Amino acid sequence: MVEKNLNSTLAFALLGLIGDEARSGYDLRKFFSSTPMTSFSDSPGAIYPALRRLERSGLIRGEADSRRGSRRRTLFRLTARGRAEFRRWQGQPIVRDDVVRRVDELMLRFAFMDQFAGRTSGLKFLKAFQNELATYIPDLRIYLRSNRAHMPLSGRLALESGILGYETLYRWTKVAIAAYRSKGENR
Amino acid sequence: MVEKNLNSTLAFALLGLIGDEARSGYDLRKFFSSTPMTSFSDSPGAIYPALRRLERSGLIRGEADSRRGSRRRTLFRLTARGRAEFRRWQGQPIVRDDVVRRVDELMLRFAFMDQFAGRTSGLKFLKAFQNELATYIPDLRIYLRSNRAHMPLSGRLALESGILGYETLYRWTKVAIAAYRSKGENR
DNA sequence: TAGTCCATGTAAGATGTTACATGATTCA
DNA sequence: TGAATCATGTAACATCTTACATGGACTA
Repeated sequence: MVEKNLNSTLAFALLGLIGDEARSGYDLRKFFSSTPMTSFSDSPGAIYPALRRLERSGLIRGEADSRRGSRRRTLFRLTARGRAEFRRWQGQPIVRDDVVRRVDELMLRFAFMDQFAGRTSGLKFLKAFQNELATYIPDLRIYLRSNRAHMPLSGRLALESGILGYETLYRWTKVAIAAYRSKGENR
Repeated sequence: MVEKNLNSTLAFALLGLIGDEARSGYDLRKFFSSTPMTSFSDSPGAIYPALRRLERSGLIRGEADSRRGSRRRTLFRLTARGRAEFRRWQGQPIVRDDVVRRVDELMLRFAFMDQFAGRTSGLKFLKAFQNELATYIPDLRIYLRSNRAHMPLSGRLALESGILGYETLYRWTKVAIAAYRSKGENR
């Protein structure tokens, strides 16, 4: 059995990146601070303990880097269990609560689709995502319609911004599904 | 001096809602679970301790509700210091890091603009927000352009989704600024 | 050789999650 | 009177933030 629940989004971001190629804690920090994956913290107090936990759970394994001179550094690689656990997380069903409170996590799951799962999984994910958006957006619209009269302007605008964001996501799923389909054809 | 840092977004969400009208912990939980402000947790283990901390800091004050029969419940109201602290938080400058990692918090700040600050503050906020978006979006586009070749399709699509989201926000600031302007004229 | 970057870590503190618990009140 | 809902709480646990610390290696 897999030891614990392994909640944290950061942990999965680390697993995904390590799955792409072997990386050290420092590499991961640099990645978070220098690419658009900046939404994750590059603080050592978050990353090094997280790597420890992943190693203790047997999802990654670290070994001293022997290349070059060189400075002491530990390169981490995914274990078979780590890869399986990542896939399990990626393949979970998409529920309303994911769309409402964890869009970032959904995007992270999708971002590593090609490396860990196949084109079919990617398509399945996008369709499920689109489906949840299609049931959530009307609920937001209904709430707006029945409350807009007694909402302050700023509150109403903030809500509208949220709705626009979800509608943009919805349109994105259509584009993404089309991209996956044409990718498949080109093979 | 204000005792502590008072980081948590949840704490400010509570302050904002209590500022609108006196509410109990249960009211707040219901609000989070039944409106689009669902991004906040409605769990008692988060809300009741947070209310305690706010009361201990002197930002809210609770008193037993005497209306009706009735069940014991504590109604919280903002204190003058609570209102001032909320305004301080709302009025902080908007920096790149807010746009990159704390859009939700920015939206929360804006959502309560009308109740806590004036139309001028709202406009100022929107312009600063727009400005930060205008400098961030090109950076994302540059990153995409120079990395798209060696990115997997899913990763590239995830990044594009992020960019689309920020572009939607940018267009929203224009709409919101226009709405504020016409609101001012109508007065 | 002095400063900067590489590379990893720890400690204190705050916050949030999950799960459990408790009683009172309303309603069927 | 039994079930559902109101209303508040606590305990254990994990995680993250902030700040500090260390030492080796490169470079000017």
